[in-house]
Amino acid sequence: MKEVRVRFAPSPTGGLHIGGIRTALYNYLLARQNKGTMILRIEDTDQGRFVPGAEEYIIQSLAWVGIKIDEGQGVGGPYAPYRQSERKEIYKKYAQQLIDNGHAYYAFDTAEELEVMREKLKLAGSDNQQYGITTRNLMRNSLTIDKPDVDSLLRSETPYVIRLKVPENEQIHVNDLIRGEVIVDSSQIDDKVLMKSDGMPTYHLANVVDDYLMKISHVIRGEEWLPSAPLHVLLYQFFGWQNEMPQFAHLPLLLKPDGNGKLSKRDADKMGFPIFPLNWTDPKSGEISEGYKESGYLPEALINFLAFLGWNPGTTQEIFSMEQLITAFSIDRIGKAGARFDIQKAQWFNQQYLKAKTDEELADFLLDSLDKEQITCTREMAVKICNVMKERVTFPQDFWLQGKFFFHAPITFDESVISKKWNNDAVKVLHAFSMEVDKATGFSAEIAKSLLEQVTASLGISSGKILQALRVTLTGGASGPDLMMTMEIIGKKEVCRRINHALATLKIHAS
RNA sequence: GGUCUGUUCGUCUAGGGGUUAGGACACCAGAUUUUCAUUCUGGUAACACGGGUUCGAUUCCCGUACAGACUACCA
Repeated sequence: MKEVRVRFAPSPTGGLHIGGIRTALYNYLLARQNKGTMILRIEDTDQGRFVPGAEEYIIQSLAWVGIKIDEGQGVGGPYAPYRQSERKEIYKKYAQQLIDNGHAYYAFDTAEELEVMREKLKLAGSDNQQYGITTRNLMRNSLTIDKPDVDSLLRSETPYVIRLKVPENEQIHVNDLIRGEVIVDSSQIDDKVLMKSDGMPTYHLANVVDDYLMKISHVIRGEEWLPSAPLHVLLYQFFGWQNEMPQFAHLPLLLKPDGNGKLSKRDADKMGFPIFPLNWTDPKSGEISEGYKESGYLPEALINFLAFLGWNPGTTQEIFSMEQLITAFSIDRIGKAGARFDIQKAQWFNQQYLKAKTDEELADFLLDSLDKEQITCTREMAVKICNVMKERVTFPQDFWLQGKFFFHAPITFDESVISKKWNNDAVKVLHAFSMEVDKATGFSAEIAKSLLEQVTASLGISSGKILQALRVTLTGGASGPDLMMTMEIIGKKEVCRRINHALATLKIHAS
């Protein structure tokens, strides 16, 4: 089998969509599994849509999720340059080759003329308003204009494009690794523009030429490319490269969580989940989109989640590291149908990966959050907090968000707990408990527990009845990690202070 | 409209001519827990429809419906 060389070829038109990450991932998995090469090529042939910063963003995003580029933009390689805008001359040469052997032609039609042609066809009730077999003879191109006139038009710098001359009555077979054989009649393919009037190639030409020159073995891309795959096959034939043609695999699409259609940034915004891997600021509008990273997703969790959207190992194993994915991956097990995007599953993966980390590792997250809040905390305490909280967090920032009470006395108290549990018994117990804690020589979860038992026993009140009240005085909330450990972490003095403060300010609601 | 692609629990999916159609997420219930969470146990829930082929079809074939993609001098 020939060397596996795959490419991820995004267009730098904005933030890198999460679906793009999945495409990159499948390419990467195939490359690694076969000791092949992962190539990053930037498809920036549309100068009108170029967005500054997008290319760097793509590179950083791939790096963050752990997809390493072996060759291409940012790392270099034997087939440089890897930015298509810098390969203009190459495409020009190949386009000329197509012209020379009659597979392409010059077209001088203006945008208005094209519009008129389409309108006419529409009015005539035609299904097919393409610039192609049936219409090319009616248009202004080198097929209808005499050669001397064409030459003078070219010399006079009249804007022109180069179009592919699609053959008549041909069945074009595309062999897709995921979908099998797809057959399309050439009448369905239009005379696609290969070279634009600004001298840049279109995707179709650039993609085929580059894949050939870069010796790409597999083209793994989204299903939205399936309709133009026959056109690409045609190009390989016209260039005489059919033996070097890569294998195609058109991936099922990532769909909106509700309803139908391709997952878009709009849906993500609406449902409140990220669409981009990292924070992305639109340079035009200044709009900031929060990324997966900044939202608290771990790259390994995101990758695991994405890998399972459209592929599965055929076993019941759910958790896969990148290494395991590389081993288990196979194109045969990629599904055909689009996959709805379910952020809940992503959260579950995140939780799994977070829980698998050591307290030490988790402490880094907490310390990080605290740093931003300008709160100092010893590493030892951070480790302890993470230990008691790790079973209840989904995101790294939850340690801080759900554990603020470790650092600040509560400002408000949960109303429902107060109204239900803040009664005479609770006040009695808490008052006595606070005094006992104050008197105690040492303090720990153990000590707190036995002191509380003593107090409740001597007052004849069951501890279950007042624990909620105790929690609310300490944390302000109705739920949280183990109360005794919480007290140990908060410390003796602060425990007394918070209880006494609550005792002094809260009115008895219940009896 | 045309072309292409697709359709198994709410979601991701396994499976495949004869199965109690399996797993995971989510949801619900029970157990554990000082609360919540975790964990454990259990539960609800699916082969789009209609024809064929066949002893038998969810599985194969053909239609229909529905959905999506594409239909640019965008990728």
